[in-house]
Amino acid sequence: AVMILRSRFLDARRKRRNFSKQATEVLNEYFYSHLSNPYPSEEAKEDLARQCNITVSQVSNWFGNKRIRYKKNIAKAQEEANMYAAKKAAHGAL
Amino acid sequence: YPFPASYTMPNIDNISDGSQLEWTSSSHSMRKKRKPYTKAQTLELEKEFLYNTYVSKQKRWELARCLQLSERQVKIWFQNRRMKDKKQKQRTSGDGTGLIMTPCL
DNA sequence: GTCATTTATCATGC
DNA sequence: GCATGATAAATGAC
Repeated sequence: AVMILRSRFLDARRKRRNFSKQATEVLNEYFYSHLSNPYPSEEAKEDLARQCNITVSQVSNWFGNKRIRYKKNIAKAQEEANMYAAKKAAHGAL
Repeated sequence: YPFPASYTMPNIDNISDGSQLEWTSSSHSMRKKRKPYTKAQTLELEKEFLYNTYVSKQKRWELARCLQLSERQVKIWFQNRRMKDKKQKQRTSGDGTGLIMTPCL
């Protein structure tokens, strides 16, 4: 019980703040200019952290979220494209 | 069928234009879906973690049976919990506020 | 064993 | 109501 209360205060999700527009711009610039391999080294993460005035862990979190959500978006778009392609093919077959 | 329903099959990306990037493909063929543990399960694991951050094989077997978890899940829970503990200690050491935030309530 | 990840989920911002 | 940042299970490299 005490542990639960303690975890509520230690949980940083309770005090989440969006990054500044400039910070997001810096991170996106790096991500899309390294789209073939968007995995910054530890040194690159430290540089980005200084530029954005955030911690290295926050940089890692941002890239983790960015990669999975980018991947999920293109997968969803492709799924949608395939669905309409199949629908069109079905109409053509009739 | 060969796999239980708790496993999720990654979508086969059948893209034709060749613009697909390698890292967007799923690294492993099949992954167990993440399932949050119950309050009771977490509470017992945290209680044991207070005694020792490393769990013996005997204790691991007992916890697994009592909490309806596999021994592998218990092992991995302690690994992740130790990483969380390390990260919290790094955070409290350099906050500069002088406030004592050690988890010793 | 650690540790950087992937993925789903959580909690919040707006 | 989703977008976004942080955390919780789960995997794999080493």
